[in-house]
Amino acid sequence: MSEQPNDSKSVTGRAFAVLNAFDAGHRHQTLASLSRRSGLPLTTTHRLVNELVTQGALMRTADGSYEIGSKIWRLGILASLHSDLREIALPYMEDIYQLANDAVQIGVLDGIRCLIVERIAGSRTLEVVSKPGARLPLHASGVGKVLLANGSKELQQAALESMEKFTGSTITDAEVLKKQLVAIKSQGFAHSQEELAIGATSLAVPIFGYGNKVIAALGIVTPVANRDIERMVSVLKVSAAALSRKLVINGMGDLSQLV
Amino acid sequence: MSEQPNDSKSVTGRAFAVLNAFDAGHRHQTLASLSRRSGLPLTTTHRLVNELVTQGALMRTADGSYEIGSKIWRLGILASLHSDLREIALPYMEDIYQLANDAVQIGVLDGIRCLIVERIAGSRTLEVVSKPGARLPLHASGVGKVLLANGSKELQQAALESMEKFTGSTITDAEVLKKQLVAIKSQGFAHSQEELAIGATSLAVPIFGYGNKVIAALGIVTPVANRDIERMVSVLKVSAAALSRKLVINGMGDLSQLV
DNA sequence: GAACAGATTCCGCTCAGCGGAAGGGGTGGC
DNA sequence: GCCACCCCTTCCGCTGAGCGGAATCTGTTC
Repeated sequence: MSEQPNDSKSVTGRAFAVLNAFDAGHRHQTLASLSRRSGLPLTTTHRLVNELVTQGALMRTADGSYEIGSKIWRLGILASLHSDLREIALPYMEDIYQLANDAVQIGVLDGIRCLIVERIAGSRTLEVVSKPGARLPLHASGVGKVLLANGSKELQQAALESMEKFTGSTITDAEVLKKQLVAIKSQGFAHSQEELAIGATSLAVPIFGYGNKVIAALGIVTPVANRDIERMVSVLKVSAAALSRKLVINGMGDLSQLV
Repeated sequence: MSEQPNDSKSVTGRAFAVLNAFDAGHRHQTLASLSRRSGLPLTTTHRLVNELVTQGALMRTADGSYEIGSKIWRLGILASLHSDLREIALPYMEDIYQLANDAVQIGVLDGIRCLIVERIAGSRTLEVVSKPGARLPLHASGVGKVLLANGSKELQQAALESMEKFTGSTITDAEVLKKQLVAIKSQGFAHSQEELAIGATSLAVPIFGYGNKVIAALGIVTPVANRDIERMVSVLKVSAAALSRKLVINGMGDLSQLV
């Protein structure tokens, strides 16, 4: 889904083609790189970039390359994903962190990925790949599995067809995963052991919205060595129940259009 | 500074005029409202908004109004303010939160305001005004005072000329504030007692970058009733020292161009 | 010092963007 | 019921903002 090269004829389309050239792996880029990645002629890119800089959407760094400007950041935090979901979830995530001292994350479904909306971590937590904005694979992460297990038949179909292998433990056999998904749905939590990154275990539980529909997943990432999975699952479940209630009360029981 | 109505003739200028019509107090807007606030003709706004929606920059909600879309959010978290400063500061803020259980915030100078870059809060902390993206007045907040006390003569000049009154305790006498600023600079921390909001005390300390220049302020917001200010200041100072070092090591010793 | 890659300036062509006008749809007033 | 009001949407002919190839400049590499 999506990810077409954006052949839009409109100026805004081109401007966003330039902005879209930025991602987590390409936060700083030269003019030429932006031109290449956006597919726009160099001159056109040059003009657009200059305009975006005057608008504050881009910034030119000391070394002459460009990065996303603070204007975009300031606009971005007005998005519901951040301003509503994050603001409501953060206190609950904080409570979990107090007990676990492990990275805590919350994610929603985005295509066939799990979009990490927020994550908190202290100085003693594992170095985790999944910063906010990251899009984790559904089959290899705790939060992803929760969303997948509670997702539609079509979603499962699509996800099971593209199971990339990340570590030796990553599940790539569709049948094995299907069995797991059934268990996850009935037990109410998912467990992923070094399936995305070596040394990291992740646990996750569903967040419910209107009509008990699963709208998000709440999880922690802990060292593999971790002692009591049982206890952590309980903590997650309690927090998830409270958060689910709070979201519904605040009219956020349907996040599906947010992404 | 800034905040001119953006009379730009360019399409990108107009597009951003529309986006700029959004702020913390106007997160959901109708087409007509966007037209009014951006100063663009209704028809033009209509066309631009449609284009922005197809780009994912805006979203249309169920009730027909518009809000910032997740595309902008995803781009925004790539900005250095978030991705670099926040990512580095968060673990230290988390540590402080563990000890204090009060809202913890970090801010940088933005014009004659203190831009809150990140804030964490649990379910038991005070309801605080200052979410990320908020721009607090320099004279009435802990973090603001720290930045002001360590700021240039011109900054102090400008800030002292516009001291809005928020509560009965807000300092509006320039001479009184000047004395405080001197004390703040020598003692290394600022204290604001119900000067911005009733019931809230805020404490803040400076974060140092290259050449011991103050580049940010780290603070907590705690109930006025709070017992040991002394201890909290110590905790803040220790964390601030560690964070300062870490920022310099990571090449973030100069944040001045980030905003 | 030649070759290359990136950044910038210039400029004439043209089509995307413009916005007034007109019309549709919903709500409240009396 | 009818009018008044406000918001949204569609239509369409004019025009200048945007376009991008070519040329130039700058810095780096071999």
